Amino acid sequence: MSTLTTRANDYSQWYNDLILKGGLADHSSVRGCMVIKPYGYALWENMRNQLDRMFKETGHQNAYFPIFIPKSLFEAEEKNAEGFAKECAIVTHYRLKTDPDNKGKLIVDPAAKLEEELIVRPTSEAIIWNTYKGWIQSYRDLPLLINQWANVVRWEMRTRLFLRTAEFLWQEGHTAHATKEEAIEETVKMLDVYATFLEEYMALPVIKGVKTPNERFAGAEDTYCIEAMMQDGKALQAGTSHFLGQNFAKAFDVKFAAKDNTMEYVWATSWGVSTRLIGALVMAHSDDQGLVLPPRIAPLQVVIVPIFNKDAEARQRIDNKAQTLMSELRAKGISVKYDDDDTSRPGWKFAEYELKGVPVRIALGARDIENNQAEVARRDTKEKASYSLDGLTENMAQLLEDIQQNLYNRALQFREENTRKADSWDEFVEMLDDKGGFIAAHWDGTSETEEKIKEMTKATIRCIPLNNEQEEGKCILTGNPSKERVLFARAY
RNA sequence: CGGGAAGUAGCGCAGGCCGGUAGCGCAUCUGGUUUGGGACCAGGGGGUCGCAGGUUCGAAUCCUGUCUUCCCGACCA
Repeated sequence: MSTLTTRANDYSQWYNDLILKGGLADHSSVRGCMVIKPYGYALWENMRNQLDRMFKETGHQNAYFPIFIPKSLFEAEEKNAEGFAKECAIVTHYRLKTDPDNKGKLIVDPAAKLEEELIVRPTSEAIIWNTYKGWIQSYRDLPLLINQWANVVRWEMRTRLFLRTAEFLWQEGHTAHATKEEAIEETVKMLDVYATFLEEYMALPVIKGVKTPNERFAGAEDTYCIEAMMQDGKALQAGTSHFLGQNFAKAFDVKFAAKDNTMEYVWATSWGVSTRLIGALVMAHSDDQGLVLPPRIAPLQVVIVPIFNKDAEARQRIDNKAQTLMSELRAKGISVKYDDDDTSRPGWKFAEYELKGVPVRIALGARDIENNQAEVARRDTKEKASYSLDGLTENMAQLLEDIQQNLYNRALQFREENTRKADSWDEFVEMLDDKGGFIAAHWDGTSETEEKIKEMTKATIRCIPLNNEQEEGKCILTGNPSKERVLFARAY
Protein backbone atom coordinates (compact mmCIF):
# COMPACT_ATOMS: atom_id res chain seq x y z
CA MET A 1 0.00 0.00 0.00
CA SER A 2 1.99 2.92 -1.23
CA THR A 3 0.98 6.52 -0.94
CA LEU A 4 1.83 8.99 -3.61
CA THR A 5 3.16 12.44 -3.05
CA THR A 6 0.56 14.96 -4.21
CA ARG A 7 1.23 17.48 -6.96
CA ALA A 8 0.56 20.38 -4.66
CA ASN A 9 2.93 19.06 -2.04
CA ASP A 10 5.95 18.40 -4.23
CA TYR A 11 5.55 18.26 -7.97
CA SER A 12 8.95 16.70 -8.65
CA GLN A 13 8.46 14.05 -6.04
CA TRP A 14 4.98 13.33 -7.37
CA TYR A 15 6.44 12.83 -10.82
CA ASN A 16 9.12 10.47 -9.51
CA ASP A 17 6.60 8.51 -7.47
CA LEU A 18 4.39 8.01 -10.47
CA ILE A 19 7.19 6.69 -12.65
CA LEU A 20 8.48 4.35 -9.96
CA LYS A 21 5.24 3.20 -8.40
CA GLY A 22 3.35 3.15 -11.67
CA GLY A 23 5.92 0.64 -12.87
CA LEU A 24 7.24 2.62 -15.83
CA ALA A 25 10.91 2.64 -14.88
CA ASP A 26 13.45 2.19 -12.13
CA HIS A 27 16.72 3.84 -11.29
CA SER A 28 19.61 1.59 -12.23
CA SER A 29 22.99 1.24 -10.62
CA VAL A 30 24.43 3.27 -13.46
CA ARG A 31 24.44 6.97 -12.71
CA GLY A 32 21.78 8.78 -14.66
CA CYS A 33 20.59 5.69 -16.48
CA MET A 34 17.22 4.09 -15.95
CA VAL A 35 15.76 0.69 -16.48
CA ILE A 36 12.57 0.92 -18.51
CA LYS A 37 10.21 -1.67 -17.07
CA PRO A 38 7.75 -3.72 -19.11
CA TYR A 39 4.82 -1.36 -18.57
CA GLY A 40 6.87 1.67 -19.51
CA TYR A 41 8.36 -0.11 -22.45
CA ALA A 42 4.94 -1.20 -23.67
CA LEU A 43 3.95 2.45 -23.64
CA TRP A 44 7.07 3.35 -25.60
CA GLU A 45 6.36 0.56 -28.08
CA ASN A 46 2.89 1.93 -28.72
CA MET A 47 4.26 5.40 -29.29
CA ARG A 48 7.07 4.08 -31.43
CA ASN A 49 4.81 1.92 -33.56
CA GLN A 50 2.51 4.79 -34.34
CA LEU A 51 5.33 7.20 -35.13
CA ASP A 52 7.02 4.57 -37.25
CA ARG A 53 3.81 4.15 -39.23
CA MET A 54 3.63 7.91 -39.76
CA PHE A 55 7.26 8.10 -40.86
CA LYS A 56 6.69 5.35 -43.39
CA GLU A 57 3.52 6.99 -44.65
CA THR A 58 5.60 10.09 -45.37
CA GLY A 59 8.10 8.08 -47.38
CA HIS A 60 10.84 7.31 -44.87
CA GLN A 61 12.71 4.07 -44.40
CA ASN A 62 14.46 2.74 -41.34
CA ALA A 63 18.15 1.96 -41.20
CA TYR A 64 20.73 1.51 -38.49
CA PHE A 65 24.10 3.17 -37.99
CA PRO A 66 26.87 2.41 -35.47
CA ILE A 67 26.74 3.57 -31.87
CA PHE A 68 30.43 4.58 -32.10
CA ILE A 69 31.71 7.55 -34.00
CA PRO A 70 35.45 7.96 -34.61
CA LYS A 71 36.58 11.25 -33.13
CA SER A 72 37.84 12.55 -36.47
CA LEU A 73 34.36 12.16 -37.97
CA PHE A 74 32.69 13.56 -34.92
CA GLU A 75 34.68 16.79 -35.08
CA ALA A 76 34.12 17.33 -38.79
CA GLU A 77 31.11 19.60 -38.41
CA GLU A 78 32.59 22.11 -36.05
CA LYS A 79 29.52 23.65 -34.46
CA ASN A 80 27.85 20.31 -33.95
CA ALA A 81 30.99 18.89 -32.36
CA GLU A 82 31.43 21.88 -30.10
CA GLY A 83 27.85 21.74 -28.98
CA PHE A 84 28.03 18.16 -27.86
CA ALA A 85 31.69 17.94 -26.83
CA LYS A 86 31.11 18.52 -23.16
CA GLU A 87 28.64 15.70 -22.72
CA CYS A 88 30.23 12.82 -24.57
CA ALA A 89 31.16 9.35 -23.37
CA ILE A 90 34.39 8.24 -25.00
CA VAL A 91 35.78 4.78 -25.64
CA THR A 92 39.56 4.79 -25.30
CA HIS A 93 40.41 1.10 -24.80
CA TYR A 94 39.17 -2.21 -26.07
CA ARG A 95 40.34 -4.70 -23.47
CA LEU A 96 40.49 -5.42 -19.75
CA LYS A 97 42.86 -7.70 -17.95
CA THR A 98 43.05 -9.22 -14.49
CA ASP A 99 44.66 -7.00 -11.94
CA PRO A 100 47.98 -8.59 -10.93
CA ASP A 101 47.79 -6.83 -7.54
CA ASN A 102 44.19 -7.64 -6.82
CA LYS A 103 42.94 -11.11 -7.64
CA GLY A 104 39.48 -11.31 -9.10
CA LYS A 105 39.48 -7.66 -10.18
CA LEU A 106 39.90 -6.24 -13.64
CA ILE A 107 41.83 -3.25 -14.86
CA VAL A 108 41.91 -1.50 -18.20
CA ASP A 109 44.75 -2.98 -20.21
CA PRO A 110 47.04 -0.05 -21.02
CA ALA A 111 48.34 -2.00 -24.00
CA ALA A 112 44.87 -1.96 -25.52
CA LYS A 113 44.60 1.75 -26.12
CA LEU A 114 42.74 2.67 -29.30
CA GLU A 115 44.61 4.53 -32.01
CA GLU A 116 41.64 6.82 -32.30
CA GLU A 117 39.02 7.39 -29.64
CA LEU A 118 35.44 6.41 -30.35
CA ILE A 119 32.65 8.72 -29.29
CA VAL A 120 29.47 7.08 -28.06
CA ARG A 121 26.92 8.88 -30.22
CA PRO A 122 25.06 11.76 -28.61
CA THR A 123 23.39 12.15 -32.04
CA SER A 124 24.27 10.55 -35.35
CA GLU A 125 24.67 13.29 -37.95
CA ALA A 126 28.41 12.69 -38.26
CA ILE A 127 28.41 8.97 -38.89
CA ILE A 128 25.34 9.24 -41.09
CA TRP A 129 26.64 12.02 -43.29
CA ASN A 130 29.94 10.25 -43.58
CA THR A 131 27.93 7.30 -44.90
CA TYR A 132 25.70 9.42 -47.16
CA LYS A 133 28.78 10.59 -49.00
CA GLY A 134 28.96 7.13 -50.49
CA TRP A 135 25.24 6.90 -51.20
CA ILE A 136 24.69 10.16 -53.01
CA GLN A 137 26.14 10.95 -56.42
CA SER A 138 23.28 12.24 -58.52
CA TYR A 139 20.07 14.16 -58.12
CA ARG A 140 18.48 10.79 -58.85
CA ASP A 141 19.66 9.60 -55.44
CA LEU A 142 17.65 12.34 -53.78
CA PRO A 143 15.75 12.82 -51.68
CA LEU A 144 17.21 10.32 -49.26
CA LEU A 145 14.74 9.80 -46.44
CA ILE A 146 16.09 7.71 -43.58
CA ASN A 147 15.08 7.22 -39.98
CA GLN A 148 16.84 5.32 -37.25
CA TRP A 149 15.50 4.01 -33.95
CA ALA A 150 18.39 4.01 -31.54
CA ASN A 151 19.83 4.77 -28.16
CA VAL A 152 22.11 7.74 -27.63
CA VAL A 153 24.22 8.91 -24.73
CA ARG A 154 24.54 12.42 -23.41
CA TRP A 155 26.53 12.76 -20.21
CA GLU A 156 24.18 15.15 -18.48
CA MET A 157 25.12 16.73 -15.18
CA ARG A 158 21.70 16.33 -13.74
CA THR A 159 19.27 13.63 -14.78
CA ARG A 160 15.61 12.90 -14.22
CA LEU A 161 13.68 9.77 -15.10
CA PHE A 162 12.55 9.97 -18.74
CA LEU A 163 12.99 13.75 -18.92
CA ARG A 164 16.74 13.67 -19.00
CA THR A 165 18.69 10.46 -18.70
CA ALA A 166 22.30 9.81 -19.66
CA GLU A 167 21.19 7.16 -22.11
CA PHE A 168 17.87 7.46 -23.86
CA LEU A 169 15.91 5.88 -26.65
CA TRP A 170 14.82 7.95 -29.57
CA GLN A 171 14.38 8.11 -33.28
CA GLU A 172 16.42 10.38 -35.47
CA GLY A 173 15.45 11.15 -39.02
CA HIS A 174 18.21 12.23 -41.37
CA THR A 175 17.26 13.37 -44.82
CA ALA A 176 19.12 14.70 -47.84
CA HIS A 177 17.59 16.92 -50.51
CA ALA A 178 18.52 18.57 -53.79
CA THR A 179 17.18 21.99 -52.90
CA LYS A 180 16.91 24.25 -49.93
CA GLU A 181 13.17 24.64 -50.40
CA GLU A 182 12.64 20.91 -50.38
CA ALA A 183 14.70 20.49 -47.20
CA ILE A 184 12.77 23.22 -45.43
CA GLU A 185 9.54 21.63 -46.57
CA GLU A 186 10.69 18.32 -45.09
CA THR A 187 11.66 20.00 -41.82
CA VAL A 188 8.21 21.49 -41.47
CA LYS A 189 6.48 18.33 -42.61
CA MET A 190 8.11 16.28 -39.88
CA LEU A 191 7.32 18.92 -37.31
CA ASP A 192 3.71 18.50 -38.37
CA VAL A 193 3.96 14.74 -38.01
CA TYR A 194 5.18 15.22 -34.45
CA ALA A 195 2.47 17.72 -33.64
CA THR A 196 -0.19 15.41 -35.05
CA PHE A 197 1.16 12.50 -33.07
CA LEU A 198 1.22 14.42 -29.81
CA GLU A 199 -2.20 15.91 -30.29
CA GLU A 200 -4.04 12.91 -31.67
CA TYR A 201 -2.35 10.09 -29.83
CA MET A 202 -0.85 11.59 -26.69
CA ALA A 203 -3.77 14.01 -26.26
CA LEU A 204 -1.22 16.74 -25.76
CA PRO A 205 -1.67 20.09 -27.49
CA VAL A 206 1.54 21.69 -28.68
CA ILE A 207 2.77 25.02 -29.94
CA LYS A 208 4.76 24.77 -33.15
CA GLY A 209 7.50 27.27 -33.52
CA VAL A 210 11.07 28.15 -34.34
CA LYS A 211 13.90 28.38 -31.84
CA THR A 212 15.96 31.52 -31.44
CA PRO A 213 19.61 31.24 -32.53
CA ASN A 214 20.56 30.74 -28.87
CA GLU A 215 18.44 27.66 -28.52
CA ARG A 216 19.20 26.24 -31.93
CA PHE A 217 20.55 22.72 -32.42
CA ALA A 218 24.33 22.74 -32.79
CA GLY A 219 24.99 22.67 -36.51
CA ALA A 220 21.52 23.70 -37.66
CA GLU A 221 20.44 26.72 -39.68
CA ASP A 222 17.03 26.60 -38.09
CA THR A 223 15.48 24.53 -35.35
CA TYR A 224 11.73 24.00 -35.36
CA CYS A 225 10.13 22.64 -32.24
CA ILE A 226 6.94 21.68 -30.54
CA GLU A 227 6.43 22.93 -27.01
CA ALA A 228 3.98 21.45 -24.54
CA MET A 229 2.82 22.72 -21.17
CA MET A 230 3.04 20.61 -18.06
CA GLN A 231 0.63 20.81 -15.13
CA ASP A 232 3.03 22.90 -13.08
CA GLY A 233 3.04 25.52 -15.81
CA LYS A 234 6.50 24.70 -17.06
CA ALA A 235 7.23 24.16 -20.72
CA LEU A 236 8.63 20.98 -22.15
CA GLN A 237 10.27 20.75 -25.53
CA ALA A 238 8.68 17.63 -26.93
CA GLY A 239 10.32 17.33 -30.30
CA THR A 240 12.61 19.13 -32.70
CA SER A 241 13.05 19.24 -36.44
CA HIS A 242 16.16 20.87 -37.83
CA PHE A 243 16.93 22.46 -41.15
CA LEU A 244 20.66 21.81 -41.40
CA GLY A 245 21.32 23.76 -44.58
CA GLN A 246 24.46 22.52 -46.29
CA ASN A 247 26.53 22.43 -43.12
CA PHE A 248 26.91 18.68 -42.95
CA ALA A 249 27.17 18.26 -46.70
CA LYS A 250 30.10 20.65 -46.66
CA ALA A 251 31.69 19.08 -43.61
CA PHE A 252 31.50 15.62 -45.14
CA ASP A 253 31.80 16.69 -48.75
CA VAL A 254 28.51 15.30 -49.93
CA LYS A 255 27.84 16.63 -53.44
CA PHE A 256 25.56 15.53 -56.18
CA ALA A 257 25.43 16.04 -59.93
CA ALA A 258 22.41 18.19 -60.69
CA LYS A 259 20.34 18.00 -63.86
CA ASP A 260 22.33 20.81 -65.38
CA ASN A 261 25.54 18.85 -64.77
CA THR A 262 26.81 21.12 -62.02
CA MET A 263 28.08 19.71 -58.72
CA GLU A 264 26.13 20.93 -55.72
CA TYR A 265 26.13 20.34 -51.99
CA VAL A 266 23.19 18.44 -50.59
CA TRP A 267 20.63 20.07 -48.27
CA ALA A 268 19.85 18.33 -45.01
CA THR A 269 17.36 17.91 -42.22
CA SER A 270 17.30 15.95 -39.00
CA TRP A 271 14.47 15.46 -36.54
CA GLY A 272 13.88 13.51 -33.39
CA VAL A 273 11.69 12.63 -30.47
CA SER A 274 12.71 10.53 -27.51
CA THR A 275 11.55 8.62 -24.47
CA ARG A 276 11.23 12.08 -22.99
CA LEU A 277 7.75 12.02 -24.48
CA ILE A 278 6.82 9.58 -21.74
CA GLY A 279 7.80 12.18 -19.18
CA ALA A 280 5.64 14.70 -21.01
CA LEU A 281 2.72 12.32 -20.98
CA VAL A 282 3.01 11.70 -17.26
CA MET A 283 3.34 15.36 -16.34
CA ALA A 284 0.55 16.52 -18.59
CA HIS A 285 -2.30 14.19 -17.72
CA SER A 286 -1.71 12.34 -14.47
CA ASP A 287 -3.22 13.15 -11.10
CA ASP A 288 -2.70 12.49 -7.40
CA GLN A 289 -4.08 8.96 -7.73
CA GLY A 290 -1.57 7.97 -10.35
CA LEU A 291 -0.97 7.86 -14.07
CA VAL A 292 -3.63 8.86 -16.55
CA LEU A 293 -2.88 7.42 -19.97
CA PRO A 294 -4.59 8.38 -23.21
CA PRO A 295 -6.48 5.35 -24.57
CA ARG A 296 -4.78 5.47 -27.95
CA ILE A 297 -1.37 4.67 -26.54
CA ALA A 298 -2.20 3.01 -23.23
CA PRO A 299 -0.64 -0.46 -23.00
CA LEU A 300 -3.89 -1.65 -21.52
CA GLN A 301 -7.16 0.10 -22.39
CA VAL A 302 -9.72 -1.80 -20.36
CA VAL A 303 -9.45 -3.91 -17.27
CA ILE A 304 -12.25 -6.16 -16.07
CA VAL A 305 -12.35 -6.71 -12.33
CA PRO A 306 -14.69 -9.46 -11.13
CA ILE A 307 -16.36 -9.11 -7.76
CA PHE A 308 -16.66 -12.61 -6.43
CA ASN A 309 -18.40 -13.88 -3.34
CA LYS A 310 -18.94 -17.24 -1.70
CA ASP A 311 -21.51 -18.31 -4.25
CA ALA A 312 -19.68 -20.63 -6.64
CA GLU A 313 -22.44 -20.52 -9.25
CA ALA A 314 -22.45 -16.74 -9.32
CA ARG A 315 -18.71 -16.86 -9.67
CA GLN A 316 -19.09 -19.05 -12.73
CA ARG A 317 -21.63 -16.68 -14.27
CA ILE A 318 -19.37 -13.71 -13.68
CA ASP A 319 -16.43 -15.57 -15.10
CA ASN A 320 -18.34 -16.58 -18.23
CA LYS A 321 -19.61 -13.07 -18.83
CA ALA A 322 -16.15 -11.60 -18.34
CA GLN A 323 -14.60 -14.05 -20.79
CA THR A 324 -17.25 -13.25 -23.40
CA LEU A 325 -16.82 -9.55 -22.88
CA MET A 326 -13.08 -9.86 -23.15
CA SER A 327 -13.20 -11.61 -26.50
CA GLU A 328 -15.74 -9.12 -27.83
CA LEU A 329 -13.55 -6.21 -26.82
CA ARG A 330 -10.49 -7.83 -28.32
CA ALA A 331 -12.36 -8.43 -31.56
CA LYS A 332 -12.85 -4.66 -31.67
CA GLY A 333 -9.13 -4.13 -31.29
CA ILE A 334 -9.37 -3.00 -27.69
CA SER A 335 -6.66 -4.25 -25.37
CA VAL A 336 -8.20 -5.77 -22.30
CA LYS A 337 -7.17 -7.70 -19.23
CA TYR A 338 -9.42 -9.82 -17.08
CA ASP A 339 -7.95 -9.72 -13.61
CA ASP A 340 -9.43 -12.71 -11.83
CA ASP A 341 -6.45 -13.03 -9.53
CA ASP A 342 -7.99 -14.29 -6.32
CA THR A 343 -5.14 -13.24 -4.07
CA SER A 344 -5.99 -9.56 -4.12
CA ARG A 345 -9.33 -8.01 -3.48
CA PRO A 346 -11.33 -5.67 -5.68
CA GLY A 347 -10.47 -2.53 -3.74
CA TRP A 348 -6.80 -3.23 -4.10
CA LYS A 349 -7.19 -3.79 -7.82
CA PHE A 350 -9.16 -0.57 -8.27
CA ALA A 351 -6.37 1.43 -6.68
CA GLU A 352 -3.71 -0.44 -8.59
CA TYR A 353 -5.22 0.15 -12.02
CA GLU A 354 -5.82 3.77 -11.19
CA LEU A 355 -2.16 4.07 -10.31
CA LYS A 356 -1.30 2.48 -13.64
CA GLY A 357 -3.61 4.81 -15.54
CA VAL A 358 -5.73 2.20 -17.28
CA PRO A 359 -8.40 4.31 -19.03
CA VAL A 360 -11.44 2.16 -18.32
CA ARG A 361 -12.28 -0.26 -15.55
CA ILE A 362 -15.26 -2.57 -15.69
CA ALA A 363 -16.39 -4.12 -12.43
CA LEU A 364 -18.58 -7.18 -12.74
CA GLY A 365 -20.30 -8.77 -9.75
CA ALA A 366 -23.22 -11.08 -9.09
CA ARG A 367 -25.48 -8.07 -8.55
CA ASP A 368 -24.52 -6.67 -11.95
CA ILE A 369 -25.13 -9.92 -13.78
CA GLU A 370 -28.59 -10.12 -12.26
CA ASN A 371 -29.39 -6.62 -13.44
CA ASN A 372 -27.73 -7.22 -16.80
CA GLN A 373 -25.26 -4.40 -16.20
CA ALA A 374 -21.69 -3.55 -15.29
CA GLU A 375 -20.07 -0.77 -13.34
CA VAL A 376 -17.80 1.23 -15.59
CA ALA A 377 -15.26 3.67 -14.18
CA ARG A 378 -13.30 6.05 -16.37
CA ARG A 379 -9.84 7.01 -15.22
CA ASP A 380 -9.78 10.59 -16.51
CA THR A 381 -12.72 11.87 -14.48
CA LYS A 382 -12.99 8.97 -12.01
CA GLU A 383 -16.72 8.88 -12.74
CA LYS A 384 -18.52 5.62 -12.27
CA ALA A 385 -21.63 4.66 -14.20
CA SER A 386 -23.78 1.61 -14.77
CA TYR A 387 -23.82 0.35 -18.32
CA SER A 388 -26.12 -2.27 -19.74
CA LEU A 389 -24.34 -5.45 -20.76
CA ASP A 390 -26.16 -5.17 -24.08
CA GLY A 391 -24.02 -3.21 -26.46
CA LEU A 392 -21.32 -2.75 -23.82
CA THR A 393 -18.51 -3.40 -26.27
CA GLU A 394 -19.63 -0.64 -28.65
CA ASN A 395 -20.10 1.70 -25.74
CA MET A 396 -16.61 0.98 -24.46
CA ALA A 397 -15.12 1.81 -27.85
CA GLN A 398 -16.97 5.09 -27.74
CA LEU A 399 -16.00 5.74 -24.15
CA LEU A 400 -12.33 5.29 -24.96
CA GLU A 401 -12.67 7.87 -27.71
CA ASP A 402 -14.44 10.23 -25.32
CA ILE A 403 -11.65 9.86 -22.80
CA GLN A 404 -9.05 10.51 -25.45
CA GLN A 405 -10.87 13.66 -26.49
CA ASN A 406 -11.48 14.78 -22.95
CA LEU A 407 -7.81 14.49 -22.05
CA TYR A 408 -6.90 16.61 -25.01
CA ASN A 409 -9.52 19.22 -24.24
CA ARG A 410 -8.52 19.37 -20.63
CA ALA A 411 -4.84 19.84 -21.49
CA LEU A 412 -5.72 22.45 -24.11
CA GLN A 413 -7.90 24.36 -21.71
CA PHE A 414 -5.16 24.28 -19.11
CA ARG A 415 -2.65 25.64 -21.57
CA GLU A 416 -4.97 28.40 -22.70
CA GLU A 417 -5.71 29.40 -19.14
CA ASN A 418 -2.01 29.55 -18.49
CA THR A 419 -0.93 31.50 -21.52
CA ARG A 420 -0.78 35.22 -20.92
CA LYS A 421 0.46 38.41 -22.46
CA ALA A 422 2.91 40.62 -20.62
CA ASP A 423 3.56 44.17 -21.72
CA SER A 424 6.02 45.35 -19.12
CA TRP A 425 8.94 43.90 -17.24
CA ASP A 426 7.16 44.03 -13.89
CA GLU A 427 4.14 42.32 -15.31
CA PHE A 428 6.34 39.69 -16.90
CA VAL A 429 8.21 38.86 -13.70
CA GLU A 430 5.06 38.85 -11.64
CA MET A 431 3.28 36.47 -14.01
CA LEU A 432 6.26 34.20 -14.10
CA ASP A 433 6.60 33.95 -10.34
CA ASP A 434 2.93 33.97 -9.59
CA LYS A 435 1.41 31.76 -12.22
CA GLY A 436 4.10 30.35 -14.51
CA GLY A 437 2.83 29.13 -17.84
CA PHE A 438 3.57 30.60 -21.24
CA ILE A 439 4.02 34.32 -21.52
CA ALA A 440 3.77 36.04 -24.85
CA ALA A 441 5.92 39.14 -24.79
CA HIS A 442 7.88 41.43 -27.04
CA TRP A 443 11.61 40.89 -27.38
CA ASP A 444 14.11 43.00 -29.23
CA GLY A 445 15.50 40.03 -31.12
CA THR A 446 18.99 40.03 -29.67
CA SER A 447 20.77 37.14 -28.01
CA GLU A 448 22.06 39.47 -25.31
CA THR A 449 18.58 40.39 -24.18
CA GLU A 450 17.48 36.77 -24.30
CA GLU A 451 20.46 35.77 -22.13
CA LYS A 452 19.80 38.55 -19.66
CA ILE A 453 16.18 37.57 -19.27
CA LYS A 454 17.23 33.99 -18.72
CA GLU A 455 19.75 34.98 -16.07
CA MET A 456 17.30 37.22 -14.28
CA THR A 457 14.23 35.00 -14.38
CA LYS A 458 15.25 31.50 -15.55
CA ALA A 459 12.68 31.93 -18.29
CA THR A 460 13.75 31.11 -21.83
CA ILE A 461 12.24 31.83 -25.18
CA ARG A 462 10.53 28.56 -25.95
CA CYS A 463 9.85 29.49 -29.51
CA ILE A 464 8.68 32.02 -32.00
CA PRO A 465 5.35 30.46 -32.94
CA LEU A 466 4.76 29.61 -36.58
CA ASN A 467 2.33 31.95 -38.34
CA ASN A 468 2.89 34.36 -35.49
CA GLU A 469 0.71 37.43 -35.42
CA GLN A 470 2.75 40.51 -36.37
CA GLU A 471 2.32 43.35 -33.93
CA GLU A 472 4.37 46.43 -33.20
CA GLY A 473 5.62 46.62 -29.64
CA LYS A 474 8.50 47.25 -27.30
CA CYS A 475 10.89 44.73 -25.79
CA ILE A 476 9.87 44.07 -22.18
CA LEU A 477 13.46 44.36 -21.02
CA THR A 478 15.12 46.97 -23.23
CA GLY A 479 12.15 48.82 -24.65
CA ASN A 480 13.61 48.48 -28.13
CA PRO A 481 11.17 48.02 -30.98
CA SER A 482 9.79 44.57 -31.73
CA LYS A 483 7.55 43.25 -34.49
CA GLU A 484 6.08 40.23 -32.76
CA ARG A 485 5.60 38.53 -29.43
CA VAL A 486 7.61 35.42 -28.59
CA LEU A 487 6.73 32.71 -26.12
CA PHE A 488 8.59 32.72 -22.82
CA ALA A 489 8.43 30.10 -20.08
CA ARG A 490 10.44 28.30 -17.50
CA ALA A 491 11.18 24.93 -18.97
CA TYR A 492 12.30 21.41 -18.24
C1' C B 1 31.38 21.13 -10.75
C1' G B 2 29.06 23.78 -6.13
C1' G B 3 25.25 22.87 -2.07
C1' G B 4 22.17 19.20 0.66
C1' A B 5 20.55 14.17 1.98
C1' A B 6 21.07 9.04 2.14
C1' G B 7 23.26 3.91 1.86
C1' U B 8 20.58 -1.53 7.66
C1' A B 9 15.65 -7.93 4.59
C1' G B 10 12.36 -7.20 -1.92
C1' C B 11 10.36 -1.89 -0.57
C1' G B 12 9.90 2.06 3.23
C1' C B 13 12.27 3.06 7.74
C1' A B 14 14.01 2.78 13.23
C1' G B 15 18.40 1.71 16.00
C1' G B 16 23.69 5.24 16.10
C1' C B 17 24.65 10.56 20.74
C1' C B 18 25.35 6.34 25.35
C1' G B 19 29.58 -0.16 21.59
C1' G B 20 27.25 -6.04 24.01
C1' U B 21 26.11 -9.58 18.18
C1' A B 22 19.74 -6.34 14.62
C1' G B 23 14.19 -4.47 14.88
C1' C B 24 9.33 -2.39 12.89
C1' G B 25 5.65 -1.73 8.82
C1' C B 26 4.58 -3.41 3.99
C1' A B 27 5.70 -7.37 0.71
C1' U B 28 6.70 -12.76 0.66
C1' C B 29 5.62 -18.29 2.10
C1' U B 30 1.96 -21.97 4.68
C1' G B 31 -3.08 -22.87 6.53
C1' G B 32 -7.86 -20.90 7.09
C1' U B 33 -11.80 -17.25 6.74
C1' U B 34 -12.90 -13.47 3.03
C1' U B 35 -14.04 -10.47 -1.72
C1' G B 36 -18.92 -3.80 -4.36
C1' G B 37 -12.59 1.05 -2.72
C1' G B 38 -5.82 -0.79 -0.88
C1' A B 39 -9.18 -7.72 4.08
C1' C B 40 -8.41 -10.58 8.72
C1' C B 41 -6.43 -14.50 12.02
C1' A B 42 -2.49 -17.94 13.10
C1' G B 43 2.29 -19.66 11.95
C1' G B 44 7.04 -19.34 9.08
C1' G B 45 11.33 -17.65 6.07
C1' G B 46 14.61 -13.84 4.75
C1' G B 47 19.95 -9.08 6.56
C1' U B 48 28.57 -10.51 6.19
C1' C B 49 24.05 -3.04 8.57
C1' G B 50 27.64 0.31 0.86
C1' C B 51 33.06 -0.92 0.80
C1' A B 52 38.15 -0.83 3.08
C1' G B 53 41.06 0.07 7.13
C1' G B 54 41.53 1.45 12.40
C1' U B 55 40.20 1.71 17.92
C1' U B 56 38.22 -2.21 21.28
C1' C B 57 37.65 -8.31 24.77
C1' G B 58 33.57 -6.89 21.47
C1' A B 59 31.59 -2.18 16.10
C1' A B 60 25.41 -1.17 12.39
C1' U B 61 26.95 2.18 16.46
C1' C B 62 33.27 5.46 17.61
C1' C B 63 37.58 7.18 14.10
C1' U B 64 39.87 7.57 9.06
C1' G B 65 39.40 6.82 4.08
C1' U B 66 36.57 5.50 -0.08
C1' C B 67 32.51 4.32 -3.45
C1' U B 68 27.61 4.96 -4.98
C1' U B 69 22.81 6.95 -5.48
C1' C B 70 19.10 10.67 -4.92
C1' C B 71 17.58 15.89 -4.38
C1' C B 72 18.63 21.40 -5.34
C1' G B 73 21.70 24.68 -8.68
C1' A B 74 25.00 25.70 -13.30
C1' C B 75 24.47 22.51 -18.51
C1' C B 76 20.85 20.15 -21.70
C1' A B 77 16.20 16.87 -25.44
